[in-house]
Amino acid sequence: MLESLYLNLGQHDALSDAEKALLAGAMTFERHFATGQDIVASGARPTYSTLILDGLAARYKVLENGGRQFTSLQVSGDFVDLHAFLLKTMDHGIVALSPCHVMFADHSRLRAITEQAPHLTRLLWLDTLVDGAIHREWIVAMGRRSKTSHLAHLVCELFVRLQVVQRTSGMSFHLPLSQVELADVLGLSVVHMNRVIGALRKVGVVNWANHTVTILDWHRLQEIAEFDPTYLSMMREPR
Amino acid sequence: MLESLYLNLGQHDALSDAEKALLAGAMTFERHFATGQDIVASGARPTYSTLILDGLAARYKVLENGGRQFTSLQVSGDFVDLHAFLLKTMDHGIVALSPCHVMFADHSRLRAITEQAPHLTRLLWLDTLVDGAIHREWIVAMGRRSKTSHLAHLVCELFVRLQVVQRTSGMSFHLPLSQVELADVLGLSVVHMNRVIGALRKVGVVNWANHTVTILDWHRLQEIAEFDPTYLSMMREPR
DNA sequence: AGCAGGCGCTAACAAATGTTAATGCTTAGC
DNA sequence: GCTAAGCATTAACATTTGTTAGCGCCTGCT
Repeated sequence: MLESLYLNLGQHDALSDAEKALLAGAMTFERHFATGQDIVASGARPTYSTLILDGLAARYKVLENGGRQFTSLQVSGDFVDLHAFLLKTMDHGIVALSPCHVMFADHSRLRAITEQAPHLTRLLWLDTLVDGAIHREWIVAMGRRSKTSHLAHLVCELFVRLQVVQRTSGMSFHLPLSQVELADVLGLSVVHMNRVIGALRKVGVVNWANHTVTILDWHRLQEIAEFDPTYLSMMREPR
Repeated sequence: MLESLYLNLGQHDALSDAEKALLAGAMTFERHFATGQDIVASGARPTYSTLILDGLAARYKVLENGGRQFTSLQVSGDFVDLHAFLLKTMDHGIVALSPCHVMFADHSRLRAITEQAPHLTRLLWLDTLVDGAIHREWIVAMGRRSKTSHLAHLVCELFVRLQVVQRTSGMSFHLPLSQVELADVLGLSVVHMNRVIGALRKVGVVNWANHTVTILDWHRLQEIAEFDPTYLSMMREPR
């Protein structure tokens, strides 16, 4: 049941059976969330962290003028709020962008891991560091890439991340995001978002229909995006 | 000598003398960097993490078209690359934006801390989590705030962070950033950066001259920025 | 003293992006 | 079967942001 988590953490360094058992032991109950439901509310002080077994979720903030900005996308195998284990107070909300099957890891048991399992602790820490690396890449994309390049970069990133947890099929993956939601990822108006998707389609590197993205020319897509997966730390090495 | 680090880490939770000693014990030699010098190069695999004792530095990435984007600003008391302890490979560079006095913490000794000092480990982890929280706030600012609001938010954030490590004087602080550099923070052209600074000045909430920012109306500045310091986790509580 | 370069600033114009509105398609609910 | 709502798409127009160029003020260098 925790396969996607093991794949996610295990991509960076070997994960022993004992460590897998510790992770499993930290889990409490599971739950389903419907599309659009809040998984964690902004301002909350959860006593557990939420792992996505299957589904797509996003962190977001809403401004006074009603504008919404997603700050990350979380896929199967991701903890959506592992940071809340130490940050304590959620400064943003987390919403399900597809039906989500999740499981909750108790903070007291995560704390026990930090007391007794240093290597596993480092791997969990690393998981949040990769989060940060992704944030930085998004900042670069928002600040200095063309919008087409930004979108291309997002497609590259999602494809690679989904591949790690075996949620791709060939060069395709399911991306259940409306253009409104996508606009809240890139920080654009819906109208312009539509233009940008059109532009990427026109180049012919992706096929994008029915919430399914198919990469037709990975090499050129990567080129447009200037995508370098280093920041995802997918090298398996001692940590 | 490590006062700023103690102030930084200690703002989130009590830091014992034993923990301070462990931190001090992790330090090796110190060094000075001149303005504009690279402190860490992109692609490097450092065996130590760099602490800023005094000065201002920034993480950045450069794109093929020459565009540069800063992804964070690091002040006194910040580790600029604590994440490299586990990420191993730097996916970005770090540059000194002012003369920087730094000290290096050996990764092997940081690792020893994770093996023997769980609470201190959590505080170091937390430090990188706050980094991530700041990244998220930047993403929101870049995507959904007006440029004036973005700049106002940056001023609020820097003021609060500098206050923690006692680098403010009254409502003023030193900000040795040229408009070119500031533009690379907000993701703007220099010309537009100049317009935005002008706009903020015109509102009369800040005085900005000679690399010194003075906040004239904190309340209104905070309003323009919609600044809510929750994300900085400045509450001292058990972690 | 004289010069080159970095910096802050402005103007004029070009390009990117947002806003408002409208169309047709699909789907959920009645 | 009908209707309302959400979604993708486009057009026309407004606003924001970028580009290129130039000016004046410094500072460091010779």
